[in-house]
Amino acid sequence: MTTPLRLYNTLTRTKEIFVPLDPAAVRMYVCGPTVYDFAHIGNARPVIVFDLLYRLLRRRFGAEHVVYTRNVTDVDDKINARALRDFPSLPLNEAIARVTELTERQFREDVAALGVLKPTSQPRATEHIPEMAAMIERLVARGVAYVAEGHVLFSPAAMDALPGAPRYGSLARRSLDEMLAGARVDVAPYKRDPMDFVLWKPSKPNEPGWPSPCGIEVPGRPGWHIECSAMSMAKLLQPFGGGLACDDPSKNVFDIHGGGIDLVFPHHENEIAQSCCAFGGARMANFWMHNGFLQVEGEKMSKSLGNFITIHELLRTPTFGGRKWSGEVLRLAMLRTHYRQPIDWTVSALEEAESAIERWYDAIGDAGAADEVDPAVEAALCDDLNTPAALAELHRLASAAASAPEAASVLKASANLLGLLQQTKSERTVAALAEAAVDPDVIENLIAERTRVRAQKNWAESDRLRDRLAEMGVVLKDSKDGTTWELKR
RNA sequence: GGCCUCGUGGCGGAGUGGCUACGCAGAGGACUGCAAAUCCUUGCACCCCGGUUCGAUUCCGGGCGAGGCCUCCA
Repeated sequence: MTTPLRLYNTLTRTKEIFVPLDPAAVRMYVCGPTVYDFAHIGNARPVIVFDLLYRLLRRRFGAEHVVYTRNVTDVDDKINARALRDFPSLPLNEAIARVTELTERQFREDVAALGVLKPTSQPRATEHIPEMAAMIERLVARGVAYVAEGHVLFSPAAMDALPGAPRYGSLARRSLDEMLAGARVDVAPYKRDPMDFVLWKPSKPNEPGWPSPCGIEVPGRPGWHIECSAMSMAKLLQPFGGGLACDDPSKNVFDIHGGGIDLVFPHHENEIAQSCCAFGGARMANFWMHNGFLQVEGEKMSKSLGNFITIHELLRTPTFGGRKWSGEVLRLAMLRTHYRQPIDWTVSALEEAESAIERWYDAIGDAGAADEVDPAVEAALCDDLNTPAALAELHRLASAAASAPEAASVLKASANLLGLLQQTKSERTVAALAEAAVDPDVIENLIAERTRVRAQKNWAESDRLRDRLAEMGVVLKDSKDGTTWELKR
């Protein structure tokens, strides 16, 4: 039998064997970007990590049996601020539309370059306001939320009195008392309790606004947390017989919810509170998975430190390490570290990743992918996505490929499961030549000339030609069988 | 202050109660006009102190150190 898939569940803080609720529809939700600025490299981590999990789930349950939703948050204070800054002459709503459209398109381009598959659905928050309003109405009806000064607030204290609901704080493993003790939350006057959080708030006159729930007269907009509860319901519950209309709490659960570890509290805790209280369930998702934090050269990434790196600039501009990097190198650099560990984003890590990629392309040449992936690679990934162990296996396969040609095909198939080595060596070379705008005939002619003068033992001229090729980014490899070349940026 | 992670060789980074992780860098060798690339060989480790055990890097307790969250954040 195949290895069981084991995943670390933040709910239980243990690795558990993953059994889907419905093998014909394995459902995963991951918190996507808030579209107000270029995505940074830290944003790329969950995107890559859960893309890998998506690929693994598709392999194990069948591509058509996995439903993956990654949302886009397009209503948020930061977006409004950005719109005012970037498009001051436009009406605010138009400016906001410009910001979210541009940023979302950029995000999609960036992550596509990282070899990330398109999720099954990518809902935008603004497309699901009615579901949010309906959930909020329900929460008020059930006595865990209340209206105050045009706001609707959720009350964790009331939730704890609701039969069947999980205890608030069970994901983050902290009690209400503990949270109050160290509370630094600012206490708005309309809150009954400092821990209460916003489900809905009134919009300022020129801000985007939607008809408010609960009889509130003025237009408003949703709080951040309710967006994910509503979008996951719309995409992962309602189409499968769950959601607001369903009285069977067992239908109102999906399989996996993912995101960055910094979202555990309060975002995911609050999502659980909202969804479970609205639907009467004990769980929102069976598995909660969180990727570790990313640092840059040993320091927390922040705009003030000046080490804020966007995916876009890594791919397109020679800033980090003074050069551009391929999406595939970025992806491998991300997967070198287990997803739950902190990762330090460094130039030397990218250089190491690049040399591995090149060695592997040399190993696979133009071989096609084998039908089956290496069992050790799959076993490593099935052990809570142990990518470092999987990559060690790819290194072994690459060594084996020198003497056993079939290993090249297995290497390719195995790397493909990680979203790597999707091209052939030839395709990659052609692409590199096009990117560098170098004519291969010119290279071949120079090499032929060098071979000629070498035969005459004219080393000075030979070395001059080699240097000239090096300036074009062409690295020569002399061997008994002649000279071959490769393009290095 | 509260909660939660983590501490492995020069660096990155898995894992395990007793058996080589792996990669990069280093050293030696092969190959080469010289290099580069490649191949072969190879040195280097488990924060500190107790405890459990025949045996702990691995389990338990304490200490020290690093990071994250508690406020927008992947």
